[in-house]
Amino acid sequence: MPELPEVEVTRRSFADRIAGARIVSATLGKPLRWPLGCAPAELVGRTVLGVRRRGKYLLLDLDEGLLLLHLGMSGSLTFAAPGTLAGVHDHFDLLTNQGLLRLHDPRRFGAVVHAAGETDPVARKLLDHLGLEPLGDTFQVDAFHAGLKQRRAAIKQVLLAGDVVVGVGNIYASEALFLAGIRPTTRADRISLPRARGLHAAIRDVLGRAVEKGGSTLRDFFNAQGESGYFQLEAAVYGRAGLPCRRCETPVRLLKQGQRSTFFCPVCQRP
DNA sequence: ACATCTACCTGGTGGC
DNA sequence: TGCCACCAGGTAGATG
Repeated sequence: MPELPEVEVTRRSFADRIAGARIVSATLGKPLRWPLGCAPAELVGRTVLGVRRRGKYLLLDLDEGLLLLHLGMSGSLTFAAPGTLAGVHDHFDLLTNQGLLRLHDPRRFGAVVHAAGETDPVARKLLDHLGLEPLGDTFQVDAFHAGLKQRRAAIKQVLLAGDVVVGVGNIYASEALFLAGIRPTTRADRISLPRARGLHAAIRDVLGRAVEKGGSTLRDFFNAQGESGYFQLEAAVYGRAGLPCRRCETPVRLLKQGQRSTFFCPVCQRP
């Protein structure tokens, strides 16, 4: 479910509601990607100061330490009525005096990790290598272009890797490259400054619009208040193999890069 | 240092 | 209807 827009929409949908909340209890379901890293009882009595986002990680700042949440491929956060029984795919319940925050994640690629602080090795391991924030002020064309210059891999895979710019997942990578007119197989270090400028703008545009629309994916998405962003953003190429390009009518092509599907228009997107 | 592959897990879909 | 192969939005860690 989540690429950066979905994670950001999730953050906005529950940050205000959880801010200032005192943790009453924390309950784990089946194992997630990594262990919590502390006994759930140690969280009791902590106060949630606020929620930040770094890449696709949600950072719940506590009065002591922090929780790093990742939604993986199928995770979602909702407020459940206190007392509601956890379902088979509910794997983390954070009961507070301001509501019950519940992580639902069928595939369990998601994670909830406790760290003593941002310099805690467990947090650094997850956050240190992350690239520029695409919607933030640090995402400047020159820095982006310089990052691409260091990489010989295909631009699509460099975008997905998240160490040059974070948050561009499989769907938005195809979409941004279409908007920028760049073939996904183009070597990252062969992209000129003007084309990098176009890609920079395309990434901000496609991610920014998705956030404004409330997070949109080709399946379904609900924010923590249970509101859907279903199908509010039309895909230009993603999932459209064989269908006419919306710009030039040429059939959209599908290729595999690193076992992941990439969609592109062979006419509108040049190497 | 970099690029590529593997693994983690469940559910939905389409073919037979 | 059942069975099965294949697909799915992420990413750290192992391997080349």
